[in-house]
Amino acid sequence: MVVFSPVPFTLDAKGLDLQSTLFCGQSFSWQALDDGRYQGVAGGYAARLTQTNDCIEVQPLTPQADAADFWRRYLALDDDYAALHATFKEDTQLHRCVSYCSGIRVLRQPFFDTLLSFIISQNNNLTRIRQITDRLRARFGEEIAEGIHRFPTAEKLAALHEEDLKELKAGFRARYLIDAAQKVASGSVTEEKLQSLNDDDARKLLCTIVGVGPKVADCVLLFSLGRDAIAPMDVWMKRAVKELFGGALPPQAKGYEGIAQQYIFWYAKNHLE
DNA sequence: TGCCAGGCGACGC
DNA sequence: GCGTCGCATGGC
Repeated sequence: MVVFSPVPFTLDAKGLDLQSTLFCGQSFSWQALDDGRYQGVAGGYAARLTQTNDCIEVQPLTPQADAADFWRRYLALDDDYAALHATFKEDTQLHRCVSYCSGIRVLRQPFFDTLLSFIISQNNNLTRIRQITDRLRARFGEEIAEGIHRFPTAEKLAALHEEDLKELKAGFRARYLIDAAQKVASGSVTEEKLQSLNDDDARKLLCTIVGVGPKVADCVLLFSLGRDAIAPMDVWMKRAVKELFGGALPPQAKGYEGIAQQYIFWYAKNHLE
């Protein structure tokens, strides 16, 4: 492993709540350090992030030429959330959800990280999803910085067998992870193909993976492929749409249902029984 | 100590 | 097409 001397830099991040954004159930790749910083991975890159007021200090832990561009995009800092919030807040209930935690941003996460994470998420809880993804990275992912492992590549995972994943304690999801890796490694499901397809066709292609249904597919579309109009419907969202919105998202969410979804999900999870 | 978890596949109808 | 059930595991 190459020892890397990081050059920290600062990003303008007005309105962002880093802690909430990293821990509201859309990513499982970050941990809080004792000193208040957050350490995590995205694809082949690792970093430590700190928030002070309207700025994020990024300390890269891996070499990266375009680090500022990468992390700005990852944190969705170029997206106009002020305008989005103004529209969302025209609906009373959506206003309530956004106001609960308005500093949340929908992260732009790497494709394969996201696919593996949300396969693991099914019929699971946030704490345990984190534990299993931690073990997956630690056991099978390359160490890219001191004590920090990225997610395994599709090729690496595709060469393994279900029994090899026993120690992850992922249960019935182990064979799903292998099948996803095999389909990605063989080229039958790739990020490039998905990017070229419309939402419906991309969802269908993702659902060819064993263990990927509509909900996991939609998480991949939203969290890694930038499909902001896709709102994954998990148990919390179904409950919220029914109890708060009378059965359907309001027109103010149109085109950005996925972004609205993240506020609604987090509000529902913390307020509805 | 059971109940349930950011679902999905298999099966029956 | 739609409702139901089992699934590995363990957090709460």
